[in-house]
Amino acid sequence: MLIGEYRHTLDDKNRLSLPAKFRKEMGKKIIITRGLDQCLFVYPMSEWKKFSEQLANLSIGSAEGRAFSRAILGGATEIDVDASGRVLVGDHLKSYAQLGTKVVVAGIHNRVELWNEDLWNKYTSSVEKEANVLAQKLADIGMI
Amino acid sequence: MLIGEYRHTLDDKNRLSLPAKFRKEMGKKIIITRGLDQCLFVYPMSEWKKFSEQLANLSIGSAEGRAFSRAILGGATEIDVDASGRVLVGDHLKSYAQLGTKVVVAGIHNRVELWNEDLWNKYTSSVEKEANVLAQKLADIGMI
DNA sequence: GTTTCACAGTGGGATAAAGTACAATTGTAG
DNA sequence: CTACAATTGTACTTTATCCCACTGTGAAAC
Repeated sequence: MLIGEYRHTLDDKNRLSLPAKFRKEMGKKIIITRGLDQCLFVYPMSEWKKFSEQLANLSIGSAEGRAFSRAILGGATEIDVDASGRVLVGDHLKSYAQLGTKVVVAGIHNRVELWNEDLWNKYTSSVEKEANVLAQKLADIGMI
Repeated sequence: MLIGEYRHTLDDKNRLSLPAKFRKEMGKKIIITRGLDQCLFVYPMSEWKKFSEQLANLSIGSAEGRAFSRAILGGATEIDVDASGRVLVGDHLKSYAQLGTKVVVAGIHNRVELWNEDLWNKYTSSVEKEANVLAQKLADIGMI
């Protein structure tokens, strides 16, 4: 289970070091792709394989299916984690998530998310304001 | 699996170098044809055989199916990848996809797509706006 | 409380390969 | 036979990948 929030720097060669706590679980090969809410999703290969089989089965005939696979597969890149635990973020992904020098690296269950620091702050603070609403929803589904 | 997004130049002799990451999987003989949504599809021979058989089945019944497979099959060209990993794009295909000097090369599981850069940007940004649809699809395959 | 050791995180430099432009050779047409 | 066009091959430049070294922080032991 990937949990925790870190602030790491994206250097001028677009390298980002994964938090040490994540490295064992992520392994040596990872997939970075476009995520929701202008962040990037980082998956270990083991998780990615589950999804890619389903993506391969999407029909080329439907416009929706094409759009979906273009967004997910076109945006995805397979990356080798280097000897000091860093990953390379491609230019199109970097600009999609508006990543600057400081990047928020957050562990979410089976994936890691990469965020522009400001966007992360805005997102989390807006979620905090809605905490009571969220609590009610969680209660509704029996989680708390 | 072919994934990722690259920007390469189409030189004045209509040659385009395939991204190095795609070359092994594409092999030495490929098929370039008209694709859907004003892009070009590039298939390795093995995948083309499967795809063209599906098209052949379509064309038996309906007029629409025949029109569709004519558009795809009619534009198809078999191309040898040259010694330095380049492919030749015919004039009719180039004008169909409105390719200029800068071409977006995207890997979509079993095929590669070639896009006019502006059209690609418009297409992907319009997909991003449908975030709720995207989220539902991601949830369906268990990514989130 | 202080000192030392170790590892996480960051930066820079060297080497190799990828991408693009240039050049040469072959084929075809006038 | 000559000239032009097309296609293949070669070379150079730029970009990316890998490797090593440094710094700062945290922990542990004395």
